[in-house]
Amino acid sequence: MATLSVKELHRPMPDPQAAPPEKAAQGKSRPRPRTRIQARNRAAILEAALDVFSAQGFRGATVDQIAAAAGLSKPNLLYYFPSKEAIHAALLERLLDTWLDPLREMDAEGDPLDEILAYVRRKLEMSRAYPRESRFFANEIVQGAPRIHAVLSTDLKALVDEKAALIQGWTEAGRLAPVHPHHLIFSIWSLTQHYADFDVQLRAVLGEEDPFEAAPEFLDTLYRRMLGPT
Amino acid sequence: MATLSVKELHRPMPDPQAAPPEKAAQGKSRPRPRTRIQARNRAAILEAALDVFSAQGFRGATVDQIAAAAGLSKPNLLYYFPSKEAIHAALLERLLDTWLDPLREMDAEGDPLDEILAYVRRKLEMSRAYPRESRFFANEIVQGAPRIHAVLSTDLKALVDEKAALIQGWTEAGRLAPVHPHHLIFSIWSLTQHYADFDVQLRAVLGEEDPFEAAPEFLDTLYRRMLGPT
DNA sequence: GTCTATAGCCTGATAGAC
DNA sequence: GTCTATCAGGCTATAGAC
Repeated sequence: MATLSVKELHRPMPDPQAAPPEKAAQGKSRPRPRTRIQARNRAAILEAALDVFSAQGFRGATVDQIAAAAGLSKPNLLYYFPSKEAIHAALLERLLDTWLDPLREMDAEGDPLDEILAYVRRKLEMSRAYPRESRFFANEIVQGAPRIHAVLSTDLKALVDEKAALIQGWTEAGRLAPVHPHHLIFSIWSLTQHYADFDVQLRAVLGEEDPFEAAPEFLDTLYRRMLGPT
Repeated sequence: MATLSVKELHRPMPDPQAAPPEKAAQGKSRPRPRTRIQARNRAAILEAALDVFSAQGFRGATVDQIAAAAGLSKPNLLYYFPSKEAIHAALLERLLDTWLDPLREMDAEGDPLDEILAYVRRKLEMSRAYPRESRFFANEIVQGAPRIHAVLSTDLKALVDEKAALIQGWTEAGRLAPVHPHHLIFSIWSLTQHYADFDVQLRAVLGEEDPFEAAPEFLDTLYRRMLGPT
């Protein structure tokens, strides 16, 4: 396989709402673009906004930067989205589902250790392939999550509580070494997202070596030793 | 012991340069305040700047916010520091040494597992007592470390390489389970700083429970299982 | 040392021609 | 749908009185 370009490696995540364009106009709360040009420009704006928000944070980003990166004038961008807030909200909504999918896929029917190791692998792959998305959320949360706190304490909490109960059941059945289930999930977020969010620091320390080279085996070993049979 | 107030819990870290006020004027590259008022105002500015930079990032922070938090007018603040950049640089210089001290204290003469567990405890305690400092660095690095990249690839790299070699020696002597030494250090940064940087998310998910309640035992267990004798 | 006033630029958002 | 022109407010930094 040929080496992927940086552009391809950092492709945007698939848009879960992009699939059925015909049914778009029917009863959706969010209006969908009606023309090819609108669809292309909206996509270009969100792609550019991901670049800028992930690199600068909400406050640090400017509408001008996003417009320039999208190849549009500032007023033209504001024809598609009414405000900077609206761009951020649309991007957040588009990314959130995909961002939480790796955890949703954890399967109660699978082997406990395998399920957790697979979750770790999926999350690390997200950090490698979608580092901008990781930094988009990191910027928001480090600065107090003013725009997404409601989602965290409802949807995210519900999902994590469900999966923590699953893990708790596994440990009580003696199928995993005993562990605080919520903190186990936090540790997976932390360890995997660190490779995206602090990438520049890891590369500064490692020099030539790519942080993602040794990361999969390191994390696999860590969780095997922590959770597996002695 | 009486409950500490939030103010006391989030006290600023000790200033490593504050100790000998008499020798300040002699040949230092950075001029030190000469009067009590100057010392107090400079300290108040740096304290306020830590509040604002850690919550908003460099671009998101404004000189007005810092001045208001320090109880000064904006021009008066700019009498003490020539620019917003200068405030950030002074704060960075003041925090960096203390921030890296926990790693420096890792002792080649101690018991390997004890030394690593003690490092984890010190780092977690830093996240608990100095979350603003953690978020100050997190903001900077997530956004590409434009103002501290040089320090990372020189001073930080040298320190980490030294300690990684120490860990490598321990594993080769059979005193630790084999592990990639650099990634082990990265994992400690990641897991401990996560409790400061993503605090709002952890609290949103946990509800009433304080994230720092179960964290010490969780991390202790994790590293014992990962590195200790089977 | 500290203030008020303000210069001069940047930023989000709008008006209106085409 | 897209543009140029522009407004109103926010921003860093400075001038100059006291």
